[in-house]
Amino acid sequence: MNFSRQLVDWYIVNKRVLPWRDTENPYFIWLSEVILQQTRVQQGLPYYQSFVKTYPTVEKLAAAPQDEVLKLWQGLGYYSRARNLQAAALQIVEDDLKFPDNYKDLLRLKGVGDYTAAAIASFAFHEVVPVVDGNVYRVLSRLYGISTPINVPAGVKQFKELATKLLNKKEPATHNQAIMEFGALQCTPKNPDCSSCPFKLDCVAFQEDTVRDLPVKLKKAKVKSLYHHYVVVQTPSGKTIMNQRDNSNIWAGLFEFPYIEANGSLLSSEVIGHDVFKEVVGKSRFRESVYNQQPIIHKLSHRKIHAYFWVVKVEEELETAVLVEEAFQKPVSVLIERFMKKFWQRN
DNA sequence: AATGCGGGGCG
DNA sequence: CGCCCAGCATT
Repeated sequence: MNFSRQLVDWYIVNKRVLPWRDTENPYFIWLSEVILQQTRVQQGLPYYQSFVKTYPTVEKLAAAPQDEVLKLWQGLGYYSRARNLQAAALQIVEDDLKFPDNYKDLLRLKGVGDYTAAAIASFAFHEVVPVVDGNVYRVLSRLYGISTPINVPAGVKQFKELATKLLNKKEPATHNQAIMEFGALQCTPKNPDCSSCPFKLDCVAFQEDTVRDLPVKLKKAKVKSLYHHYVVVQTPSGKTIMNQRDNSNIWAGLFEFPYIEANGSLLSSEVIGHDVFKEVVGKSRFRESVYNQQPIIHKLSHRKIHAYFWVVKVEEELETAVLVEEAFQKPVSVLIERFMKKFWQRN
């Protein structure tokens, strides 16, 4: 099948009228592409209009006060885009006002990555480079039934290679516009209109009924915050208390200081009043102080632990305490290891 | 390889 | 509520 030909045919009939499609001015195209990064057309449209109107040339943008640019960007989100936009405008103006006219040089601009460089290079300069944005991942993964995750390097590579192969070398600009528009209007994330799709006979996902499963995207495990208040005992003879974790969860079998699990920071009165603390210290007199006022942040793949270490000097020896030297022999987590080394000054 | 960075629309 | 949107920079 001649994919590109059919795609462009579809595009000619179905495309929306959008202002940045009526120009080959690289500056305008660049503006539109940056505005549309992770942003829907409908949301970006008014911002594009006001930027073009306020800064009709790259020199005007370069000369504008940063606050003014940010003000104009207000409400659009991802504000580093606005700062990078202006930084790049300055780059261009200082570079003798020669707007970069190819993919490789465009990539040097602040805020211009692989997608945006390819978009400007093809739309404004007809360079033969494929755009690979969220739409393209979706369209290609479905059409070819590719389940490689789109957000891992292997997937990025695979889809870019496929997009390169499919790209219409004579009309890269129209082809690139068309495939994105197709993803935005027809091959949508939810409820794509497969019944009227010109590719339904060739679409692997449609034939195999996996449209709703594609593209595959690795979801980052959402990180849960935990607050651990560790009780670090010091007996008169310099011993401390450590417990071994059970085998059913993280850090299984490793040793650690007894700790209170809380929903945030604690007052020392709350620590002292807690059952875990009472259990550890027993009836002995004590003086407590927090080692770190600010939590030590320890990140795991799916946990973010806010650790507070409470140092508790007790006046009596405790049954289960061990010498610090012995404590250092025990297997512990990196979090505990780092604290111990700092606190007891061992290497 | 992971994370932070926004605001809005949709099912 | 979770997902996604014409992604990029930084670590």
